[in-house]
Amino acid sequence: MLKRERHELIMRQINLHNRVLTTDLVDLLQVSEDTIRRDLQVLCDEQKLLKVHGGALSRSYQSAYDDNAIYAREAKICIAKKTISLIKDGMVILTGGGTTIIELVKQLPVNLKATFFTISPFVAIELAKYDGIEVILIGGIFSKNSKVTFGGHVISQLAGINADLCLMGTSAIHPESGITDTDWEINQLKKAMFQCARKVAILCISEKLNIALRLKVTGLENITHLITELSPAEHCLAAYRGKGLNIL
Amino acid sequence: MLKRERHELIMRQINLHNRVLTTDLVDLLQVSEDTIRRDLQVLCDEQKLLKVHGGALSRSYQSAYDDNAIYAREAKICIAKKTISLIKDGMVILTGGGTTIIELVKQLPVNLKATFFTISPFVAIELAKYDGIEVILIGGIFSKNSKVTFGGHVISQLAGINADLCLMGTSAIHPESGITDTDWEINQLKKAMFQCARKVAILCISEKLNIALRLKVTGLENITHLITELSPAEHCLAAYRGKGLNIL
DNA sequence: GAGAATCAGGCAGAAACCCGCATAAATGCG
DNA sequence: CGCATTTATGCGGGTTTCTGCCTGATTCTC
Repeated sequence: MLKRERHELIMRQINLHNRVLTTDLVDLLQVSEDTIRRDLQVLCDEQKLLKVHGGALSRSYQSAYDDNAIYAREAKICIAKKTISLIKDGMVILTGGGTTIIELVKQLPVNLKATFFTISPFVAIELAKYDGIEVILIGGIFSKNSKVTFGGHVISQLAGINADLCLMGTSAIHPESGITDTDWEINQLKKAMFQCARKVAILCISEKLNIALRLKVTGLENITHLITELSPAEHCLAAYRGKGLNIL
Repeated sequence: MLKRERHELIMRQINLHNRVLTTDLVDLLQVSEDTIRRDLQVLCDEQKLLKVHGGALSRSYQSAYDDNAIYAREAKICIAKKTISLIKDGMVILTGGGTTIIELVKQLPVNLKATFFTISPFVAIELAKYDGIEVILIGGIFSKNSKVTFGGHVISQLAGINADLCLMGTSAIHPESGITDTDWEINQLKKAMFQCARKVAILCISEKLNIALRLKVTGLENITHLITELSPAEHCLAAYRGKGLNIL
């Protein structure tokens, strides 16, 4: 078996189960433990997974419990500052949830006059601190995992919204696979949100680049802007620019 | 199971319930008590949680819990405990916002199975920590003053709800004037909420008794229960009992 | 203050890890 | 094709990490 082939299979296991044991891989791929360990080492160096004692974990899985530790806060503030250049007085803006969006809200200019629709109570609370911003919270079933409202009622309300800009975090983006996720309900929700706005900007820290998860939300053709903490000239963003996205 | 995986699961439990017992984790993760204790130790060293005798606490809870800032907190907890006697498994409950309601939510039994509709994002977030509770956040314009959603859209959604119990704080109650308030929009909102439930309980610390404000929300005939921190036998509650309210 | 629960530290076996080395496979070049 | 070079793999042995058990100390509860 080719080394490259093994790597593919390992990544498939990771994306499928979010985790994998070294010993299981030994069994599955019929090579020595050392080989597996070396494979995991290079995949870890390539930021494809997270090596831990006994095996490896999915990189995006890890982000699940960042919410109070404010993971990669510096990067998120950097993203926020870039995003602000897209926001003008008078705009109607639709946002998702997540720590990246929260950081953005905290960085908004104090005098901004705008209307924000959001599915995240946290974002709504943060937005409410600005006098000039009108906040509309879209109601529905409240997801314990994602901390946003979701379900049919949310989607039908979204259908009536016509925003200038949609701002969304994501757990994975890939040049070919586009935006992907692991939760079907949230998936449906994001699809609906992308339909509501003329411009759609994805806010995403660099470690979530070039990752594909199981469920496809949308291809890159429906995204207009990609905002990361990296310089737009950065090599690893070239593939996205090639797809017609504006890179900030 | 990988060590890192265990840490993730422990943090999830913490974020969900704000606290966790060592013995519960032993049961959940199927490892020895020593292992759990060591895990808690490293997570504590990493500032991810707060280790205490017998288990661990959420760090953010701790900071959110310095709320001696919450006025008359003792009284509100007392009110919460009385209110719980009204709540049974399977109920559909509609709540308003305010610190009294938040305290109530924090005191709910962990195994409660119920459906909550609420207009307060803060209440929704707090409710979401209970596995057995389905939370529906009613969407609309988000009021910067009252920190609840309001407006025509909220009221029209309320019209479709038929709850067993409506729990509401209030800023004033009076034997003759009933429930009164100062804000016209919130006024309209509360009127609509009172229409949605078979039973309506007012949660109210004693110092708000016997006060009338400018705008009338409803007379006492639409209220079924009054819950204060005082003993039901207390003299100053007699006038309300005379109006047919159940006093707890 | 007694008894139970919880905790901290040390110990040992097992598992996982890392490193160097030798062999095998692949690659490049004349 | 033959041979040198590079790369990949497996193995052995020493090291580290993890986990459960044990013991004595501490804390909690009644």
